[in-house]
Amino acid sequence: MNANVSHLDRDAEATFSITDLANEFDVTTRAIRFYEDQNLLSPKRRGQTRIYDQRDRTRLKLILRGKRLGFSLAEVGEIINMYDSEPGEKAQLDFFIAKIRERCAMLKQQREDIEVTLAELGAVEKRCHDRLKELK
Amino acid sequence: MNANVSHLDRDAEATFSITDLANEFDVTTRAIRFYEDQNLLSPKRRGQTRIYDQRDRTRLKLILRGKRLGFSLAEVGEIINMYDSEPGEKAQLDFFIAKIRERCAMLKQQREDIEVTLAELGAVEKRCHDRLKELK
DNA sequence: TTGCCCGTATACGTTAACGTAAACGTAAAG
DNA sequence: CTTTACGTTTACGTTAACGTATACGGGCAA
Repeated sequence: MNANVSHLDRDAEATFSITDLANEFDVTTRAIRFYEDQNLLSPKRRGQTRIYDQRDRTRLKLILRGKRLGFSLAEVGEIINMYDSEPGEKAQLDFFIAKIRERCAMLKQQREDIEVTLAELGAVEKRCHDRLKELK
Repeated sequence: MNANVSHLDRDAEATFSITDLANEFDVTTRAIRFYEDQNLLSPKRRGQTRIYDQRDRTRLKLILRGKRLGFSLAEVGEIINMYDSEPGEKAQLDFFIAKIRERCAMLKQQREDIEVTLAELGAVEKRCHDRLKELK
């Protein structure tokens, strides 16, 4: 259990060790530290030791999702930094929106690729089943 | 135009040079040759020169689609080899079907990741627009 | 014939994303 | 008190997917 959890904001300030996160998300501690090197994470420290909170945990989850989508860590950084940055000026906002649309276009292309591939693999699987029936 | 195209199977036997394909799919010839090194392509040869046909062209298209989905070339190889291989024995077929299901599961996970990310990016874009209206 | 463009092969260089090893501190357990 | 477990930093190693450089050959337009 966690000492720094009041009855008011229970679990809101839950913290995690590096191995906690490594186990939960099935990655190595080396990888997590590497993401920090790349400025994708910036946990608090108690002395030398890294202390991760909910926000860090969420960012890690986003990083891994980005990786599953085939994005580089640099791209992942771009994306998740969109989530919590608040650009002030108009020009910046416009640029930002353009960036977002670009990403969305890529994702939609990917989604289409997935549909096609799923259909094709489905067809191949069917052929396999047909073949199996022939054999029996 | 192509010399070796009869009126019966027009374009069915169309061939392409390496730069043809490079231009069409916007990749370098180096990349295409590299895919051949990895046994993902195996064009005919006229002397030294590589001659690509429709099947090669299709395979290249599949390779690039796989890459867009974030698969490694090794994984891409596994996938596209499913399309034209005809496994004979039952054990092989079972293994094959298992492989296919595994791939499909990954793709469905990816599709879900995409939906979530699209939704989140959509929300961020909306926030940007709201912010823009405030500024005006 | 000379340059240029396309093709070839060989080979070394590069970047990303970690893996792995070494060397050390600390704290609980036997 | 020493082993075990977990944490740290530093640093070199590794794999994938090409990029880039070099050197060569063939065809063809000026």
